[in-house]
Amino acid sequence: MKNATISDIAKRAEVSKATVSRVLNSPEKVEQGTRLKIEQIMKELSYTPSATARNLSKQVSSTVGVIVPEISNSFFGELFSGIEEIVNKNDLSLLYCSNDDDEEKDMTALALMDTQRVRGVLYVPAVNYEAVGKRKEIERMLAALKCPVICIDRDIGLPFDTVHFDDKSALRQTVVTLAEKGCSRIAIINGNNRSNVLASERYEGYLEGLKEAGLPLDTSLVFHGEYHRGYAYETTKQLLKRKEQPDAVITCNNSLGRGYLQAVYEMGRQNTYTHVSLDRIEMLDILGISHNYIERDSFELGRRAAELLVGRIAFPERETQNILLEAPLIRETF
Amino acid sequence: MKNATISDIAKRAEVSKATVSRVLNSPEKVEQGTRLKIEQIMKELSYTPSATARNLSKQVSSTVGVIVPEISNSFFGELFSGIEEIVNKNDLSLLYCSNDDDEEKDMTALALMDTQRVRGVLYVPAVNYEAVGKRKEIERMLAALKCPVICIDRDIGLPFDTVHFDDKSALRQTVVTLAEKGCSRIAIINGNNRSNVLASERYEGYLEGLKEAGLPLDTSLVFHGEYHRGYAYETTKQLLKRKEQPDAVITCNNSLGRGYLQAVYEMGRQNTYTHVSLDRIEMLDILGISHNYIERDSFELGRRAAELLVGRIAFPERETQNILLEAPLIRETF
DNA sequence: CTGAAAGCGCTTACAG
DNA sequence: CTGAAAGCGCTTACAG
Repeated sequence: MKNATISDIAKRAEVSKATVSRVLNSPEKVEQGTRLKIEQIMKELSYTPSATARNLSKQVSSTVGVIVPEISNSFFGELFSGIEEIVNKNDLSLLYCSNDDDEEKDMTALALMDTQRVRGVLYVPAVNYEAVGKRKEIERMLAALKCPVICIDRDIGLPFDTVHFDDKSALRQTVVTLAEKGCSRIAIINGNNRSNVLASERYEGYLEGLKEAGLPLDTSLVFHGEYHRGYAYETTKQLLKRKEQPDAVITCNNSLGRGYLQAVYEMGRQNTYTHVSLDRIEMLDILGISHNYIERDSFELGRRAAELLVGRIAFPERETQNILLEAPLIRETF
Repeated sequence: MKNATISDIAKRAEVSKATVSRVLNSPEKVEQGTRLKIEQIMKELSYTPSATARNLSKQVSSTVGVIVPEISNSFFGELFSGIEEIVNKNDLSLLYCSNDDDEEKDMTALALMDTQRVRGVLYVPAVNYEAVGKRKEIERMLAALKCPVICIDRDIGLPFDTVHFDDKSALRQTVVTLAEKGCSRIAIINGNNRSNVLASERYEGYLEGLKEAGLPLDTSLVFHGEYHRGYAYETTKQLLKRKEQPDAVITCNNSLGRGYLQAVYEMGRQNTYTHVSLDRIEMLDILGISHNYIERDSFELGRRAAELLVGRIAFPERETQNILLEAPLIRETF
């Protein structure tokens, strides 16, 4: 059995389709008697208007696209939840697409958003761009999109509204605070600072912190690899064997933090260094293990991004907004 | 600037809209020369067909709806990832909606799916149904949906294809194994077995296990509360003070597992009971803390559900499938 | 307050 | 292989 249409209702109610449409869109313009009658019939036939038809006719969509690297990572899961909260409040729905931090999939995702004619897109760009050619292609696709785009979490220099955390300040602040508390050899385990914007931002903050604290840069304490657990695990194990020991270690994302912990616990060396992780690690709290972390509210990141989009939809001509969210350092062990 | 339409292309190429449409849908029916010319023009105008218009015209949608309780819970995040994998392979896109395990939101979500005319829905029903009236209403809405529905993770007795884990067997197996290894006083911390299907399934498994092992039911070891961390935390703290101690504790979801751990670690009593949690707790592995758990592959759950939907779309008349996934007990400490 | 008509961007028998 | 025309389910000026 097929869905009832506006024509079915019109026929049954002995009115025109226009009138039925009006009770949907501007009921105050319809005489009460006919309105009631039409509503009654709608109920009987359990009529619901087709969003597809409405969108085509009105030439706007009621859905918003979201592109994130991977939803099974809790950081993005929470980001997504924050987005949903605001999007639902504004009677929009959510089309989801992941990009796996891969530029090819990013392009596929963008193509989908285009063909779906979404109202706007909330976009966490893939950041493992090695090939500049693809990046250019992505920029072209973004420009071709006829809807507002909000760029989230990673600043890849696009001319859109943006929201991200101020990781650079957070890293700087962390280094300065560690130094104040007596650390002088501060190691950093980070992603690839050449191909990954996030990693280079964080590294810059680290450098600024050293300078501010009057500490020299010791490149033997700087580790740029992949944002994977295994990289931090191996690095930390090496570090533990060194002659010249650091006194503090900063891990620059949640996978690296886990790898670090895995290594120090495995070696029974959990109290060797002062450790600061980027993002809280909830399970440590649960186990009653104190730790230090840079706190980033990913729900809030999502909410702010979605609000930015809603604002942009309402005021297409307003100036580009760039929101920087604070990421405070939480100290529990030093 | 607006998107180019099929008419724009047709005009420029001096052919009819039908021909342009053909190069999109059945290019082999178009003479090579005209096809090439049209494709060229499409590129020049960076034309992409509107999914909205196409869906309306073809009377089918290319998007699939997903309703899950909350994406920020990693269990559902992983489930969702599994779904996405299959859905993308089949050239479908994903409309996301959460229900917060709340029946009101469940209805909102279903209404959205209806109005969006999705191709099918992957549905994890909210399970905190106190009011039977609402449940009936939800069943009515599901029946009214003109598309296939796959019911995931919770068997609420709906006449659809289903996939879930065999928690009942897993619990039975767990109790039997614990008994074999010498435990005789096995506590269970569970959700509300009256209002929550999952909780009652798990409790049944527990009861079966006791029977099979020849152990008596001691109701002072049975805890039915909320699936929240705080409930397990409080319960465990009480338990630790008791005179008559259990020798094993089973926690029936990941929040409860965390609450249990929080309590035993806080009291420094982490080795008091043999603990089995439902679902692996990754952080424990990382910290090198052995634990026992019932393993459920939530990615696989998502994949299977999506495959079921794809199959149902292809063969609408095939018999209802009910898939039960195994959830093996992994023992590390006993 | 209501209806006839055109239009949104596509697809698809039908005829040639 | 191609085009004219009708149709998908709505909305919206326009006229009354």
